[in-house]
Amino acid sequence: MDETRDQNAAPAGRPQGGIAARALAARGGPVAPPAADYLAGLNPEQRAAVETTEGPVLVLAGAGTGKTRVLTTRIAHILATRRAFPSQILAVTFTNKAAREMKTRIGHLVGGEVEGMPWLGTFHSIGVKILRRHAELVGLKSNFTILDTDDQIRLIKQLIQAENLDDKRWPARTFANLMDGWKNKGLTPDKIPEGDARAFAEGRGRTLYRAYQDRLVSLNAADFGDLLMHPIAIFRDHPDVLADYHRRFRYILVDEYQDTNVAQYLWLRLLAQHSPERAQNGQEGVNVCCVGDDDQSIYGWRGAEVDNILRFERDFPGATVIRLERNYRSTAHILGAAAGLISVNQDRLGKTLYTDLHDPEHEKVTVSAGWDSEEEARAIGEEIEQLQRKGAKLNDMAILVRASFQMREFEDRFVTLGLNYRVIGGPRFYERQEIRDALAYFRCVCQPADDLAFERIVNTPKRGLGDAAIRLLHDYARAKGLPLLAAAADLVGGDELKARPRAALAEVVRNFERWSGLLSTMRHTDLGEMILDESGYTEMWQADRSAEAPGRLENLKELIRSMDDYESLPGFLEHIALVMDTEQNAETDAVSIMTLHSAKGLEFETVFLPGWEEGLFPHQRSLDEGGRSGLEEERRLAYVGITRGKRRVKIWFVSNRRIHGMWQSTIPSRFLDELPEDHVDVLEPSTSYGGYGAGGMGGYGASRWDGNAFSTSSYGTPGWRRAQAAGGSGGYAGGRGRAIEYGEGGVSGSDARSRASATADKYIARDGAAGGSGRPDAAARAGPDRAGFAGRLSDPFSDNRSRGANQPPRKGGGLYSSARAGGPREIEGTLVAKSVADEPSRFSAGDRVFHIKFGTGTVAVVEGNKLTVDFDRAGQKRVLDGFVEPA
DNA sequence: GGGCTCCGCCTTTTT
DNA sequence: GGCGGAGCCC
Repeated sequence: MDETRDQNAAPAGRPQGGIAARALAARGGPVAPPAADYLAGLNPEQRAAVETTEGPVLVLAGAGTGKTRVLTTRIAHILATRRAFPSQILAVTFTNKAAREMKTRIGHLVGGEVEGMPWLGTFHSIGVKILRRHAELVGLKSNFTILDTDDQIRLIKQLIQAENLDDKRWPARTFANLMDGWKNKGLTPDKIPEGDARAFAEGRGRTLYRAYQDRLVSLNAADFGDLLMHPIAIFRDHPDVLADYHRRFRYILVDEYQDTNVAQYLWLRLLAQHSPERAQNGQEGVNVCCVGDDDQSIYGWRGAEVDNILRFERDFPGATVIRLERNYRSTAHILGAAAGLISVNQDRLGKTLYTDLHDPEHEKVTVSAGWDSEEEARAIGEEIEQLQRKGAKLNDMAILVRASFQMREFEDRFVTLGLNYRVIGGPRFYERQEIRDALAYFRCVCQPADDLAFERIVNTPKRGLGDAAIRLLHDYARAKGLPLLAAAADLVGGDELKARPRAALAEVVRNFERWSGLLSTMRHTDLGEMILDESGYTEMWQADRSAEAPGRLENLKELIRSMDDYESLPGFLEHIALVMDTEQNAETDAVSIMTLHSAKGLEFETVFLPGWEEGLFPHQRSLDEGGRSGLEEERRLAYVGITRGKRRVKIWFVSNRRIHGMWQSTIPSRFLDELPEDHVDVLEPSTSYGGYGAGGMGGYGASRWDGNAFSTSSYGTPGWRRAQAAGGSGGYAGGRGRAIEYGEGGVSGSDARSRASATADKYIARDGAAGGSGRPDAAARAGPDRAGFAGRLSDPFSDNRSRGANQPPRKGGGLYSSARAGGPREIEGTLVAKSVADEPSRFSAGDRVFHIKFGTGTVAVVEGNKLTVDFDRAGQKRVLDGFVEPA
């Protein structure tokens, strides 16, 4: 790399224009005019990133360093200095949200004329655009449909059945994921690794993939992966087409470059790389600018390759690398906490964020403990209300969770409190059943050959077209080589079908013919409404007396309303195939609830980060499947979470969480240990103190969280010490953590049902025993913080009474603590024994055992037929004794 | 052909 | 604990 152009060094200090101006001057182009308004307020690095328009540029932009600002200003700059027309700029983002935001921000900068930026969009939307122009080159027509996941699964299922494979043993969903992985890597059926091909469906993975692609062509359809795969194939096989795009795109910008997968990378490289032909013509390579942050790479599971960012300089020799490290968003404490955490990762380019926001008044990042997820939600709800009373806006607060199931608890709580909230990225509008059904009708009208859509609604609402009739239709269509709707039109003229289904099908055919005929004359919103009414679909939901029906009708109305924003029915369908989200109105003041993934790129004054527990965050599956890199990705996710906060970051963890409807005792996340103490406060619980599951802390070597090292002041608060003490006195060997299942007698899901009655008994008994928890002495020996628990019992607002079956174990009186620690609550101990110990185990503590997945280990605890085993390599796990054998 | 019940799997993240 | 799918019965 050219040293003088490295990072902070060069362009910044030069007279304005820098490399860009020089490059232009060299070409005889106009030199950029003196600093325009839009450049004001940029720091030197940002300005360099904006003004270095020529040649490849990599901007390593840390969290909150003004990345979007740089990108948008850069585009504005290119436009303002007339280096290119809007249509000559390709700007790619990852999400629709980012694309939208960029559009509006450029609009503000250049004065509202971004309508002319036709090539600003997501990888997928731009992929569609390209594919529509050259569809015939890959065997499609330009009006091809884009399959949603639903269609895709149904189609794969048909193929699996056609191969006479057991679709239970080889689930369509699994294959869809597999194929998605291949497409993310840019692999066509003949390119997939032999091992992959063999692993699925008795070695027929490749055959299936091929059959699937063939089927898509015959359906004139493309799936999401194809929106990248097809353009790549077109560029590769048709140099003339590629050359055309090379001429067109003078500037390429890519946002979130760290999240690009191999396919996107290939796509981009084809478009952006300096080609010999261009060099001969004396043209420069395309001016490509990629912006990203390796520390925020959180989509590895989806095929993203951080490697892309790491090898940028190799791919684009002579690249300028600019680091944005000055953070404008967060306080020094927040940055410090985030920096400490992320520094544990080994695979990183390394950036050091700094800020001018130093103020002794600033709060440290807080860590709070709760007893269970319900308490977590309640306490966070209270904190939010407190902040609100002090004048804070709900819009400035967000709760960022690891997994979407965590959202529910907050929603429930906020509904009770009457606290406004909005869920972002939750169950999406266009993925709802009624919306998909309606869209299937519209698709059939616009595209009579859309068999997947037709299948979806042919008997919805019920028309008496059952399996028999549909199978006949399928066979007929296949025999004649016709789409289903056309086949149906044929079939109703004959007598193959019985009278009733024939009449029903005939009506369907007539309807679609009529609707299609109206497509060009009728207003599309009216037509949409008419289709839903005439098909009986609206009526179906009106007749439905279930609780959701009114909501569904409301959604359908909303769908029709939203069509108004589009020119035509096909135009609308195109939009929704790609943009599966609906804009959220920020009008009302509301707390945002979303996953950490969807929070990337956002910022809030106050950020709550609940659920920092091993197994949830870092997520067990990432650890199991991703190993160290999986863990590092989780850590980056934590980093993303912390760096969303501007003033306040509040982390929570609890001792008991319900996962799959079963209560599990949890241990604090290792990430908590990695937060630098100087920037963290461990809080006294604001409500009743939520201790730990007996003995459930640490587990990852010496940890502040298991009483070995809490000597510093921030971790020396009374609450903290108490937590330590409680953890240490749990009476459990080693104080190591593990996941213990509560609820259904602590059994695995499969036989939970058979225990329903035992569970009920147990809880009835436990309610009785709960009174005993109030006895200070008894409770004192049983588990953490009984004072808090006693306090709660006497709290008239406590909802203890209403606990039904499968509630979490109560504090200090948990099933686990009494059984484990041999606490004083005999009643519960007995009940536990009854519900858990159906069969005595063959093993006892100290035995060496072997498990097929976890390897060898030592039995730590035996509870009936369930063992807690310290595996030599896999750590501590709970297993049923049937799954291990003596080692 | 429709509706009911039971079973199994699931819940990481998304264009 | 909740949902979808399959199978059974009417």
